[in-house]
Amino acid sequence: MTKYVKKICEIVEQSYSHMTAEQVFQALRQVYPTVVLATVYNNLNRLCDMGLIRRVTQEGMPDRYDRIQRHDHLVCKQCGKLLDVDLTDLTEQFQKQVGVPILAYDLKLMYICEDCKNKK
Amino acid sequence: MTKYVKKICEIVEQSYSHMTAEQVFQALRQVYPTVVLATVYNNLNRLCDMGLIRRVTQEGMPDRYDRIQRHDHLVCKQCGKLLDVDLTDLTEQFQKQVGVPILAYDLKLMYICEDCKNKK
DNA sequence: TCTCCTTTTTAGAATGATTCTAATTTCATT
DNA sequence: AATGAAATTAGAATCATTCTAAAAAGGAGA
Repeated sequence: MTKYVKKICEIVEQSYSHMTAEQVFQALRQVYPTVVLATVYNNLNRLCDMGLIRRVTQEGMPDRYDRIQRHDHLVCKQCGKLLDVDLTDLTEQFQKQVGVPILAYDLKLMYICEDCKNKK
Repeated sequence: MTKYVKKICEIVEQSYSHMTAEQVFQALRQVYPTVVLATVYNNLNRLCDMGLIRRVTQEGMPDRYDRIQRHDHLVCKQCGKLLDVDLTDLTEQFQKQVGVPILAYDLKLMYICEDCKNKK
């Protein structure tokens, strides 16, 4: 656990904004001005592998990083904006239905956000 | 609806293998040997916009294209292999829980496939 | 059939997020 | 102080995808 790993983990966990690697980099630079983007990528990968943060992959945009605590996402179909939602955990139910051990699941609910609804 | 759009749509719908753009391109070349990759991308995008096929985005690998008929996916956490599963449609339930109109949802169940389990 | 206009296709360059490589630095341990 | 392992760095490389501008194809009317 280097200072970079620790700080990056903090940044991701404390932000509820699903930051991109670039944004994490900018935030980290406030504290460690000499750090380099590759280090951020390295450590984000490391943290994902360790299961301390999770990666959110969405079509047409860079990956985002999110706290690990179980929750699902509302995704605007127009602009891609991401919102957290707390739905009940369905792992058990899914596992029963498919008959193999489910380690986790990734659920995205597509909708049209207020901004996009108004723009139309 | 050009011949390319039509054929690409057919290829994607009839393959249950979640093809990449490159794979669709290879398949299309069997029929139209002079076609170009950019055309495949153009038309895959068009078909997605029209809602005739859907894109499956997964971390660390090129996008795949899938028939539109409602179904969910089992994803191997190790190798990324994709399997179709037919779970009950939960749109209604989710919509009630979040209180906004849900247009669709994207559900991926993470597991470890037999191959990867054995490799360990 | 010829003309005009729109849409599609093409070739190839450009983009951009992410990874890779090899060198350097850091850090813990002896 | 010396060794070795792990982390960081700079910068090049990768690769899926998009973009650009030009060429080709298609379709509707005269």
